[in-house]
Amino acid sequence: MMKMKDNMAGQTLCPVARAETVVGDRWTVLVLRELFARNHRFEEIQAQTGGTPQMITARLKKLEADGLLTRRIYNKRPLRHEYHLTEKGEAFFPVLMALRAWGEAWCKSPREGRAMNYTHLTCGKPAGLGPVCESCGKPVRREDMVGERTAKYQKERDARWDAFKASR
Amino acid sequence: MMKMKDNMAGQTLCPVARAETVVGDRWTVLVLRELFARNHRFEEIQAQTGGTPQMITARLKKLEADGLLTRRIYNKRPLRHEYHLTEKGEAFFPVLMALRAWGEAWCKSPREGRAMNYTHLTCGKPAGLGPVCESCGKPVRREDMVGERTAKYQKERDARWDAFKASR
DNA sequence: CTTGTTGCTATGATTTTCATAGTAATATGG
DNA sequence: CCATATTACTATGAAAATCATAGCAACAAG
Repeated sequence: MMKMKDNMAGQTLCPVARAETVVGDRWTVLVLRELFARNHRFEEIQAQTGGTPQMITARLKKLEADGLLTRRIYNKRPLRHEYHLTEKGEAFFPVLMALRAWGEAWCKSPREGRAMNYTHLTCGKPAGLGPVCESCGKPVRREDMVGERTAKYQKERDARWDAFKASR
Repeated sequence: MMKMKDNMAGQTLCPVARAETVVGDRWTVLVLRELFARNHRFEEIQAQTGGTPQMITARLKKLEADGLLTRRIYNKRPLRHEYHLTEKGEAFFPVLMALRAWGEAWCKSPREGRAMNYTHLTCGKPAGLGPVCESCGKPVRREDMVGERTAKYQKERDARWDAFKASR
């Protein structure tokens, strides 16, 4: 699957082009979003991304092949896996944050409000949207932050889960 | 073209999902890369991305519709346009830089070397890959940096241009 | 008046995606 | 036991996107 000129990746030195052969796809990014949100199971990922099972299966396989995630058995008989980010996958965090910042700033009307708010544990204050904490100015790392969903966004996710469950 | 569940964008508060309906596509990102590299003409964009004319036409149209770029006439009769980033398009820069950093770090072997090196004009030293200058620690803005292609990458681009020109 | 340049559009084969349905392996409740 | 539920997928066929290749329109240059 997914030829997407994979050979081209080895033909260019451009890191953006290289990265895009791995993550240059809507579903892939949404799957990564869910993994960062600590949703590790197939069902949750499918429900929250809205993808068909094949889409999710294909992305998970490709992400595994590309080294961004590993399968972890959480139940044998029946065999069940959880999907966890590797170091390479975790390293994608800044991209997702930059995308988030751009999306909040340019793809929403202000009155819609935020989806999440992050607190910078190092200083205890809001981290804002940028690559450095808006409160203390230090670069933010994933492990120094806690994110909290806004009530509205949490409700939206709950509704998606319910709708997904109801449809089976 | 490109249905990609555009309506879903209005249905979710998630900024990542919103952003992905706009830029969640390999070609789109490569087109943006070229615009940031100050290549404003159709031909250059096509040559350096390797896309078919339809791909490029479609992405340029969608990017215009989404407000990331504007057409600017540089020649009437025959009518010719240049494509320039809007403020919204320019604002995408941090995402591209984050993607670049990830690509350099995780999608290449170290011996392949960098594609570009940026100098932070504010301090006059190398800016590195991160969101803050590796030399002076300040957050980097696009207008405070100059990028220079490495010899190898420049050669690669020249070769692509030549190959493109030779094929018509 | 022929050749070149630039920016596309047209065409048809191939590939991907989507919606819908179904399966496999097991747990759970009665 | 036996029916229903749970979880993680696979199968199928229609619809849409993508690809390679070719061609065209509007002029400029020689």
